[in-house]
Amino acid sequence: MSTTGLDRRSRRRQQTIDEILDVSVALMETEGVAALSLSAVARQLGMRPPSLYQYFPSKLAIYDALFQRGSAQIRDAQREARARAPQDQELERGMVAFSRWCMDNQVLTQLLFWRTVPGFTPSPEAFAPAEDMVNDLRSYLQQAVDKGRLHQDATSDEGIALFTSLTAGVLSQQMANEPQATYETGRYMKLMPTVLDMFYLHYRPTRGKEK
Amino acid sequence: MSTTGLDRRSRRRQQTIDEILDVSVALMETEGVAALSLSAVARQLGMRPPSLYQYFPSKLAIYDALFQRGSAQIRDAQREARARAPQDQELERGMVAFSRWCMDNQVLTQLLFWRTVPGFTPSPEAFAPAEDMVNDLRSYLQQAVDKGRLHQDATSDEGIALFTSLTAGVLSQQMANEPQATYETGRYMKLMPTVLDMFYLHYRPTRGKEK
DNA sequence: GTCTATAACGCGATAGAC
DNA sequence: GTCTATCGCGTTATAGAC
Repeated sequence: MSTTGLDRRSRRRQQTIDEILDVSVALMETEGVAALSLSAVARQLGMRPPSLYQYFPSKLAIYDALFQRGSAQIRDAQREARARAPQDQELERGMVAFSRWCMDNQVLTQLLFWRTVPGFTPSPEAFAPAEDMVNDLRSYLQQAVDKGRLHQDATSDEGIALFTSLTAGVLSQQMANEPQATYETGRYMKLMPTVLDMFYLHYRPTRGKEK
Repeated sequence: MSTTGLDRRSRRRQQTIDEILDVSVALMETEGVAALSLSAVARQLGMRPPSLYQYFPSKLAIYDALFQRGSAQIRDAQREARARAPQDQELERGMVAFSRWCMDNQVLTQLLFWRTVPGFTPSPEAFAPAEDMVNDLRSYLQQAVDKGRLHQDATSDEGIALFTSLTAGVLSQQMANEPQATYETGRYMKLMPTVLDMFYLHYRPTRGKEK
């Protein structure tokens, strides 16, 4: 039993796991997030439903794996966009990357931000990347504070809640009312830069006292 | 067969319909919106599942009736709050009434604003009150414009989209992250007045050009 | 050990006959 | 209003193939 044999086997196993997740997302796109059917997944893969249990202990475990995958992806999409961003545009570029990813991955977005699947709550491991996202946001807001572009209050819990509410609002309106649109064509998505401006205006550095 | 007999029968029928809807909401509260089970509804009412089909042709028809009920209720809640509001506070009071209703009726709110039930789309009749809501909003924004409290652009499609995005954002963050809270205690709900201020600031009448 | 299959249980939505 | 029946679901048990 060579080590390459073990590698090959576990590589093949990982490949199957990825296929299950991909097929699940595809089915949820057409049937609805809460309507995922393991039988349908198995059919697509040429398996019988019980075989799926070799890879996931339950249907909720598939949702959890998708949550983890999604939260890591959207965190990284923002990180990469910010890393490439010109000076002082990290917040905006991160927001654009966030929006674009959400529109391109609406099934995962529903899972991440709406939590409407009966009985499903993300495990701590699956949730960790989502916490990274908030911490990233806070540190970039702090940078803007340090440069005198935002009031200190912007990094408070209220500031974070306001920032995420503004983006979540545009996003949820877009997804509920025009789900077939893209980031570029969405009627609501056009408001993303607007609400960022509003945030900067609300937490402007020191033209009088805040609040 | 007297007419009062007919009345009594149809009144009894309407009563059963209302009971079915009430029980459905209660079950969705504990099990999840998409997990509504007709068998469970029937059990609660001391019926057999097929009997429900005397009142609703399908499970989706129950969702549709709930959508209609909900959209009419939330429209009326706002109308009553605005009718009681002091001069120039109609917008704010309507927004508060909206928020409070949503937190008190989260199941219906999910149905109305997230549309995550597989296969369900509201019928035109069920959707009509939701359209009233937007028209109401536009007319109160127009009043504020007429009084010089808002820029004319606030009543544009973009203005309406911005207003609804701001409120939907606070709401969706609250429901996703702290669903057990009330309007009074919610960490995000506290931002409702804030985002209204931001809207007024963004569409301030004429301190320089808009946008 | 690893993967897959078949059989079976209990539950659900729904159609039709009574 | 009911009972019966069909179908699909998630899941478990179990047994055979690689």
